[in-house]
Amino acid sequence: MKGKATSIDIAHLAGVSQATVSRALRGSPLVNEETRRRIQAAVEQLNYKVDKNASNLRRMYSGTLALLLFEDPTADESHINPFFLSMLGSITRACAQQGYDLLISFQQFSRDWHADFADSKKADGIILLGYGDYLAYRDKLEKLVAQGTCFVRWGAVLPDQPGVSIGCDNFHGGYAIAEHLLERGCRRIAFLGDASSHYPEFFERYRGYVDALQQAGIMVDPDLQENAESTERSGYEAMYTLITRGVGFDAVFAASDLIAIGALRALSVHGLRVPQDVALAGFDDIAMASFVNPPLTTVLQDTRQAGEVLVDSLLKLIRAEPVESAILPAKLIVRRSSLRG
Amino acid sequence: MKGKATSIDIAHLAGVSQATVSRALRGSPLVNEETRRRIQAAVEQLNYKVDKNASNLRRMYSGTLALLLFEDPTADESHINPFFLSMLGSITRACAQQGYDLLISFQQFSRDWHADFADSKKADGIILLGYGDYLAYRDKLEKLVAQGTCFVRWGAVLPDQPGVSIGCDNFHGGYAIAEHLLERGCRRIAFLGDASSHYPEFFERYRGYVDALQQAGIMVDPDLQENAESTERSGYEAMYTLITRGVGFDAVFAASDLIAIGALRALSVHGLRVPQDVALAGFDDIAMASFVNPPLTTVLQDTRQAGEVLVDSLLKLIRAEPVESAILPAKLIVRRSSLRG
DNA sequence: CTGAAAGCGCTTACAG
DNA sequence: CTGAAAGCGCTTACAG
Repeated sequence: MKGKATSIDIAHLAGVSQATVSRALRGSPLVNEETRRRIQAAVEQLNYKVDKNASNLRRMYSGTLALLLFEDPTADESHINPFFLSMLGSITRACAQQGYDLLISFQQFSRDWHADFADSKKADGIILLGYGDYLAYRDKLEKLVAQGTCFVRWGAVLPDQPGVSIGCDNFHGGYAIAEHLLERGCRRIAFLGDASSHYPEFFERYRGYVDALQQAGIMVDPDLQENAESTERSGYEAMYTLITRGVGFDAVFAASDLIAIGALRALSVHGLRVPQDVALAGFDDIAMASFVNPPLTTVLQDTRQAGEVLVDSLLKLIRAEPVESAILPAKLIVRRSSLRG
Repeated sequence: MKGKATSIDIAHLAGVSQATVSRALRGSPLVNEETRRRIQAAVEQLNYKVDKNASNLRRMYSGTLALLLFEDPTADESHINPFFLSMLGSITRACAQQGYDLLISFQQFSRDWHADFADSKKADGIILLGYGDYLAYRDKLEKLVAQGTCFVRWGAVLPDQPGVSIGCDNFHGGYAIAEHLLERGCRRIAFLGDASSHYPEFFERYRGYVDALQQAGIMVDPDLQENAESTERSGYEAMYTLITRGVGFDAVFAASDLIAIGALRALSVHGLRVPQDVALAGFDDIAMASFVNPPLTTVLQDTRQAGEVLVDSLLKLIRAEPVESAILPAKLIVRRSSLRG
């Protein structure tokens, strides 16, 4: 008995054919209870496990999903956006619940990643997660669709997108933040984050913000918007730029918590107090948001629900069931950073 | 051309045998350059990818590592310890760099997880990560060793442990914290965290702390130690217990940052200021540590290096090369939470 | 440098 | 309910 046991070893030991072993192990009803018991005993005795490679090859199925996490190559290699880390955790759990394994891969946004996993049969489907230039991204999505690869992506849900997207309600999240800041008496609300179709999630948040201002009869001042990607450093720099520009503002809506945390540092460096001098809000509700000082008002994206919906949708796709893109609710979380006065 | 292309399709298209296609794709030197080019062209034309299941079955190798992350079932399901999340990120990167895929699985600590992945040939080796009762854990490690499964674990490095362990220098980390607090004039230093052989990582930190106190000629007061597991809630409760116990203390060394953050909240609830009334330090240097108020003095565990060493060691094990357990350096990070006076 | 052939360990019609 | 047999898509001695 050298090397791992195979189903043939089990067959010998249990005194049946190898085919019967396979049937018993796959739970076929066509197996006598007594036979099944003998096989089970042999399996335990030899500590046998079905070889997944052989099984998958034969069944043309892998029982595995792949998660591709992209990052902009500019991002600091050693720190992953905590929001995605949290998504990763919930996706892992959701997969485990459904009996699927999860293969994880980090991808440079620029690389030619489309569907390595699915094409090489290592995964039955792919979950796409990450920020990056959507317009560059779109091509790859179309290629995936053309290849018939099963995939779902986390991101903005817009009309005419290739494939299935799941995202949170960025528009209403942005709206809720702006509305809240307006209610607190803010009138000059800056927006920190890219606001173009290259970054549709941020753009939706921006559109919500614009909409709330307009509802309140307030002019949107383009000088109050400053591009930033979702890192603390970029948030710091954007805030710094805005401060030195010398435009007046009484509130800052950062398109992500990481940006907000960077902005908080820049404000503090310049002697501006939050929330007394400037109200501040972020987006995502990462764990850190409640620990910074002051605790950060933000919008909760429910990563647990998101993970479940992503996995469920992907499994439906794999089973060729109909699947729609879906927008998940966003929830305003008010903390001290926005409570002026 | 229905379904995915196979190597036979490529062979037809390139006018060679299937065996030659396989050789060309595996980079065998035994293939004519011109032939290789023709095959490459066919591969691209049909968007062919080697079927990993077939390839792995034949080669008896998977090109995949598995990461098992356990958690105590008591831990809040929706939040994973950020330290492990960070490790996960760095392990993923290290795997990618070595050309391996990473399969991830969360495990209840209590379950019978030993080596499912390796036994079913889905992974060539396993990385074990997580907290939990070491004494319960040990049995399973021994089983793994007995089965000949390749694995490395993150944790305390002690004599006579089954298998290969990689861990940070918990003893000297704990020593450094205590020494630092003593230098700041603290004399009554509480320790928050389990201090028994059930949790050897915490225990090593505790031993470092005890050693530093003894070096300084200070009695170790058992009333100043309170058990806690690595969660914010547990830290809060332990701190609360200690405060209501009414023993005097001028510093708190929490066995992890999460515990420290919980303790910080409890101290604040009781009107004790950090660092003016009580100096506070944690362990791990999770991202949050620098964002709490005041920023937390702690010990940095270099997760990037840890991930690399774990993956390198595991790959060596798989290649049957000699591997030793290793202790990685810990580094004191002084921030405001410990700076009294 | 290339091809024909065996075989990795399963699963599943097919025949009984 | 069970067995004999084909075959999933590769890789790799073996022979040339």
